Amino acid sequence: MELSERKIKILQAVIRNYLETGEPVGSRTISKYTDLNLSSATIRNEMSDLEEMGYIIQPHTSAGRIPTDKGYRLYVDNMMSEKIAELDEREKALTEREDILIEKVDKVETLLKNMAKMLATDTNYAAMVTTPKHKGSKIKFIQISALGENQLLCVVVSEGNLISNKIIEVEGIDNEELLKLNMLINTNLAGLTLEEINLALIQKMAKAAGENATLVDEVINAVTDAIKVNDDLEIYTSGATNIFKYPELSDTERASGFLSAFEEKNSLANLINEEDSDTGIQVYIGNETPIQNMKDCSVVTATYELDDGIKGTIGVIGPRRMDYEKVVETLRVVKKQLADSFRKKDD
Amino acid sequence: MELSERKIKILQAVIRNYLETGEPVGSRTISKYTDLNLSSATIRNEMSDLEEMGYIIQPHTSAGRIPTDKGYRLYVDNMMSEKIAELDEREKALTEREDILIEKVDKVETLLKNMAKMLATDTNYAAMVTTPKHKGSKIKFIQISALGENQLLCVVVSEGNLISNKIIEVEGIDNEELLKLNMLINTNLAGLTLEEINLALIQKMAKAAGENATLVDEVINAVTDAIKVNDDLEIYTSGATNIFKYPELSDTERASGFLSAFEEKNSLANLINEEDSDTGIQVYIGNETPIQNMKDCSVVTATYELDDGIKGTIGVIGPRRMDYEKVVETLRVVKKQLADSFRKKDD
DNA sequence: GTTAGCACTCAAACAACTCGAGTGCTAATA
DNA sequence: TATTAGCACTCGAGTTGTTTGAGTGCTAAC
Repeated sequence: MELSERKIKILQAVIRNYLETGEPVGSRTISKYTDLNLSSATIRNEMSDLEEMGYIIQPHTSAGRIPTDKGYRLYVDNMMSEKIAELDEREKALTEREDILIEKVDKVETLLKNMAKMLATDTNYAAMVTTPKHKGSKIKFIQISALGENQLLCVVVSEGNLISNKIIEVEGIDNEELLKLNMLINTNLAGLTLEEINLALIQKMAKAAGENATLVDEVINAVTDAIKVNDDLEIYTSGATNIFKYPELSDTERASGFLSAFEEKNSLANLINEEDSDTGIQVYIGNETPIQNMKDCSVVTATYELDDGIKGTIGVIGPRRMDYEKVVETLRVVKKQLADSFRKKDD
Repeated sequence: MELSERKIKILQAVIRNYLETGEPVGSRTISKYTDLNLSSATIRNEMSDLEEMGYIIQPHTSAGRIPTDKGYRLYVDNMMSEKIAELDEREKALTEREDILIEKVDKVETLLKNMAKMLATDTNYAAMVTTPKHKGSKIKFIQISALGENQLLCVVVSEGNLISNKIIEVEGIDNEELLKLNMLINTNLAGLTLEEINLALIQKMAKAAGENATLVDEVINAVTDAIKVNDDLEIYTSGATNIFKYPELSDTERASGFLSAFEEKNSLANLINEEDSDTGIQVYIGNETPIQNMKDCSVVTATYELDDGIKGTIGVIGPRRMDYEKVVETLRVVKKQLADSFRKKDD
């Protein structure tokens, strides 16, 4: 069977209506809702066809129709973007709010947390934001300083100005040694990635350090440890309880499952998908989602990218009948802003 | 009316039984449950009395009794600690597990997160852990280093070895100046609390810095900013979804309310109570809890204290019919362990 | 091809009924 | 006087039956 122009319009109407109400949509509603000027009977025939083609389904015999995953997919892929004007305005408003957000915050962690929160309040769905992941990020600068008698503070700054630190215990060290150590460490390690610190290099440095060889060893360990922390993927979430705004997700079992998955950050990591579409935005509908407990949800993720291949993910998770247009647009904006804001910090 | 020995035993039996089952407890059950060797009829009379006194209540006419807040309160205050032997063992097991936990982790944040998670899995309730709050914590050491052309990295270590850092933009500075600056900053600020950095001191330092006065200003700002971050109270939570294990909290409305409150860390801050009982453990039962949305829950909090008056809070939130004994004991252990683990880090 | 009309279906809401756990009271008992 | 057996009574929970109305599919007319 062919998907006629008219069928498309009807499908669109069914979906739009269902997105709003969450109730199965009947033929009479469509007959009034659209400008097709068709009677409910005609609509019924068309809907019957659409059901046969797998785009909509009846929850039970005497009910209206609701979209299937296939229906949503068609909608998302082909029928969405129309209200451009409205979105432009939205984008402006969002951008402004975020600018404020970013100005006020100088800790990456706080920035991302706020971003997640804003995303959640803005969309009324659950939101997640991951830290930008530095794949093989380079060491920029290392500073070792004495901290009391037997402790050294080791600060590592890596590309993107991510700072990490570690305290190591040592047996007394005087200032001159410290200076040498700093020099040695910096000249040898700056510019390298974690992977490039190999045994040969470590031995070379130990040799150069002479009697302080063991110390160098410890410091190198501290440095790699410290940098590893930055490689840790953190996921910030917000708005989990928004799901209670959608009755179809609010029953105890579903809610419990969803919230468990959402609390367990590990499972959220499954949503991170590097092979992106050209727009960098991915939409998973219902059963397409990689997380078992979210089969009744839809997930939209976007990858934000800093200059140098450093990537992070932002995502919104809501009911199948999520306002895809709004979510996609919001993510597009946030994605851009996030990238910009990091670039700003790097200057 | 007098609370006879027998009434106490019956009340205790009612509570114990209710804690386990969550179902109203009938007279016949008690008659078998206890070693009082009384018929259900007698128990009925006693229970009727207990109800009149306000310790238990009937949800409806033909149901068994459940404890009131007053009943729980009596139980918690006077009738609890009995199974000491068992707990000793528990303590050992817990302690071991935590030791492992602590060894493997060197980032405070991760430690606390893990702690919360453990607390939650262990008790099957929701758990929270706050960062230790450094009231007027002293600056221990400041290190300023050049980071590229126009940036300075400013690392502040404060008491308890909490490290914070900030990057500041400057107009070129050479090494010698930097050395002087470090000296100046350290001699003047080390040992002070945030409050002690006043205008007079700043002016004095600016004067000493001569042409670098504005720079000193900026650095001081960075230092205070950096230290403020540590003063921020972070609250880590875990196990929110455990509430779905208790049917009386699982209906949509209650769950939604609870989870919202739990997600909103601000509201959890209300649970932090500095005026502690002698044990440092606080029990809030039902309506006693300071958080509106948790009226159907009970909350047990404990304050852990590091050597120097630095305090944090850990807490467990569950249904009214929570296993108070177990929770109090667990908190007692974790409290101790947490304090120890920080002390270890400080050496 | 479209539409009006009508019989049919089925979930949701409501009412009626049953069942049983548990009570309170009374009268008998130790 | 305290305890207990016995019994009538209460009421929530679960079950069944009924009603209602939204919505369908089909047919015949336009």
